[in-house]
Amino acid sequence: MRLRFAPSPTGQLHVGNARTALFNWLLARGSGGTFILRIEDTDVERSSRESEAAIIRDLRWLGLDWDEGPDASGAHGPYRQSERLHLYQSYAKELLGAEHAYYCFCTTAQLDAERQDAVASGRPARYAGTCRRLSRDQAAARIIAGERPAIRFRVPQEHDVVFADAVRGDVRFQADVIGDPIIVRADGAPAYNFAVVVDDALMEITHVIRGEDHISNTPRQILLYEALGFTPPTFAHLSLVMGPDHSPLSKRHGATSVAEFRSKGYLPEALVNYLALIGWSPRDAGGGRAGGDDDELMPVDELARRFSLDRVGHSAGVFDEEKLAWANRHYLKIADSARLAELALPYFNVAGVRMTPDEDGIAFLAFAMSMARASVDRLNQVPARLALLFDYSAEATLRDPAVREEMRGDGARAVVTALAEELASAPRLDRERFRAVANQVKARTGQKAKALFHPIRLVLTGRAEGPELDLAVPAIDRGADLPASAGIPPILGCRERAQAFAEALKQ
RNA sequence: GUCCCCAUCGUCCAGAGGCCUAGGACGUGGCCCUUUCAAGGCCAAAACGCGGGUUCGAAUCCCGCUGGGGACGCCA
Repeated sequence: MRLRFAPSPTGQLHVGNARTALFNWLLARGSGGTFILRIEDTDVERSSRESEAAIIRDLRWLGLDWDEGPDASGAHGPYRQSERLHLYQSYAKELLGAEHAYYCFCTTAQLDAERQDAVASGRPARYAGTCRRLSRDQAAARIIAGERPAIRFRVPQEHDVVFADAVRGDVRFQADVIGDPIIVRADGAPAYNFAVVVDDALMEITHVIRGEDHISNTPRQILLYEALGFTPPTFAHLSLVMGPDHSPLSKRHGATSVAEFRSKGYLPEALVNYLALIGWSPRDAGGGRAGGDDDELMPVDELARRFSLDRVGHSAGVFDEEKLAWANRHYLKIADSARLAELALPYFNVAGVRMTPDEDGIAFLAFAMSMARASVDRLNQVPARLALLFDYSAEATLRDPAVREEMRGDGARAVVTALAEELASAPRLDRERFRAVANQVKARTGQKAKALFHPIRLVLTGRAEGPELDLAVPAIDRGADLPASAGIPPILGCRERAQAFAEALKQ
């Protein structure tokens, strides 16, 4: 099997396109086939190298690698349409010679008027065929006279076109609603319908998985394959991804590009897993009547192993960021800590916590990550969850009316005092030592459960809520001992925090 | 307007004539756990668009309607 993803480099990689790329990749990888990246940049106006680079970066980020492509070489290159112009030219000439194509001199204004007319009178809005009957001589004369014609494909009117879509089954079009498409523009550039056919044929693509918006292009393309003497590939049209209001997913629904989801702090494996679930489900999803085994979350290699086109659904899917977040939480929990620490770095800087950690610094962050990874949806929430490390002020905490109220109680005050005293002579805390200290405070004050731990939380973290103290306390004290060279902002230790809090409380 | 595609809980899916009192997941609500917020565990509410057929029997097949989406570019 040879499959391809063929984006036009005219902007960011949209999640809908990413899903199309993913389905192609999944089928290629799951079948031991070949995955090809081809850049469709025949529209010089809109295409840019920046977009191409961005798309390549995003595909790589998602982990969708290709065997042949503009940067990878391969036996069927080049893989950029702008570098294949000579091929289109030669096939266009062939079509012209065989009378399968003809020159069209119609102007855009003329075409627009005809189209409006057709719609107004209830006829199909397709090319009227004005230049179809022009003789070679007539055409040649007009070209010599300086006119710049486009080239149109002569759609045979005899037969209907039927193709077996791998996800939908037979799709039938009446030939007489298919207008003659432009295959080469007046400026000599090939048009989409022509370039894809030439490329897919020459690159020996066996399966074309693409969006449903291409379904009505398919009959013209099949006719072009036939006129060129090529065998059409198997087509599979995917339904589109919609926004919550069932309109096409767009910026007004929020994030739509892969780059945006990355910068919000989603993990690539989460996006990939979630995207695979829109319009596809693993064979025993839901466990049928047996119920139970939740097997929607799976690593990408398993996705590839289990993917098949006959499990792809027919109806459009709504992009649900809540479910994406759920997948992300899952992958956050099982991801490697050091990797997470590295990935979280940019978010700290955005949050105003400047840091340039060295190896020790990363190791520390990885350790601290344990108190964020299980309680956060996205990486961009990590700094807030870890703010208690870098941002501590007993005075600020005590300015909170609710805290003042809590500290009016004798029990809470006793806990604060006892904690400060216990800590005054204690070494840095790890989990066990913290528990021992907590027990001491409990013994000395008689406070327990919430009445014991909540004041401790206030004192040590400066906050009424946050990660488990078992996790937060060791992280704070480990951070307090970090040398400046670690590149982590200074962290006030538990001992110092308790001292400061007790002092501040006396005021 | 013409052509094409689609139609099960709010959302994503399972369901390929009797296994359906329609199953799972996300989300939502409740309860439990608990050292706070989360997380986690358990429970619950929640759907076959409508109308005709076919059949002993239809979510499943056929037709129509309605609804949604797509295409009709010298964009891809």
